[in-house]
Amino acid sequence: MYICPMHSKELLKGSLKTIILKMLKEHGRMYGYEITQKVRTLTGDELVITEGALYPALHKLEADKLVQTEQEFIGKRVRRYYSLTPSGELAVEEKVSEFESFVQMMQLIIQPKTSFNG
Amino acid sequence: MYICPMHSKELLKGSLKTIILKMLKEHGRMYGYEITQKVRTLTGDELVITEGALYPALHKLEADKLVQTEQEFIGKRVRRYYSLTPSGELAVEEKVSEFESFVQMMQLIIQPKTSFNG
DNA sequence: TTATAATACATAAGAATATTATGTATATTT
DNA sequence: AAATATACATAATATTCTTATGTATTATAA
Repeated sequence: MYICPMHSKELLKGSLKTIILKMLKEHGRMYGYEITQKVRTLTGDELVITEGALYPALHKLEADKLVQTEQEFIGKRVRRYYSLTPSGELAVEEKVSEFESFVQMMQLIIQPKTSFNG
Repeated sequence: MYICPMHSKELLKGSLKTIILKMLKEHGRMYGYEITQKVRTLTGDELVITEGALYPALHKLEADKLVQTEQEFIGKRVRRYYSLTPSGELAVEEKVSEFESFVQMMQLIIQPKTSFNG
C-alpha cells in the first residue's frame, strides 16, 4: 500500500505535532495508526502521515509530557493509546493559535491588499 | 539588532520559498535584504526572516532556475537583485495554491465540523 | 569624530523534523 | 495460501531551519 500524499509535504513540517495534539483533543485517546487513518479520511486521502514521522513525533510529545500512554492488548497485538496531559491541553490551544497567526501572516504576503480589491 | 520573531518558527519551514517567490512576483526584482524588510513591515514585525535562512534559500531557488540574478553596485557595496524566471512565474502559482490547499486541510483538522456549529 | 547601528552579502555548525526504507508481528480478506 | 491491513519501531538520509560568525560599506547619534 502506497498512496501519493499531498504535493508539498514540506508544509507538514512544523505542523505535525499540532495535528496530533488537536486530534487527541477532539477524539480523546487514540493510538498512532488510528491518528493516521482519521487524518486521511478527514482530508480525503490528501494528508497522509507516514509512520517514520508519526512515531518519533509521538515519542517526542511523550518525552515532553504533553501526552501520556497506556498499552492495551488487542488479541496478541499491542496497541499504544495516547491522550493529552494537562500540559498537553494547554499546548493544543497554543499550537492551534500559533498556526492561525501564521496563516494570517501568510495571507498578508500571499493576498496583498491593493487599492482595487483590498 | 535582534528582534524576537514569531513564537513558532517551525511553521516557517516549508513556506520560505513560497514567501520569497511571492514577494518577487508582487514587487518585481528585489534584493535579499529588501525582502526581509518588506516581509517584516508587511507582517508588523511578526515574521522575521533570518539571513541564515534567506540566502541559502535564494541560492537554491537560483540553482533551480526559478529566479535569476543581477549584481549592482551601490557605491562600493554590492547588491544582488533577484527576479523570477518564466519557470519561477509558474512555480509561484503552484506554491501559493499548495499552501492554500494545505491550510484548507489544516482547517478540516483544526476546525472540525460538529452538528452544532458545522 | 568616533562608536553604534543599519545595510548587505555569505557560510558553517548544529538542531529539528521530515522522507524513505526496513524490520517485526498479528489479523483479516481474497 | 497469499496478499493486504493493522500496529508498532527505528535507522539512514535529506531538507531546512537557527544560531553564530565573518566581511565590509554607509549612515546616524553621542
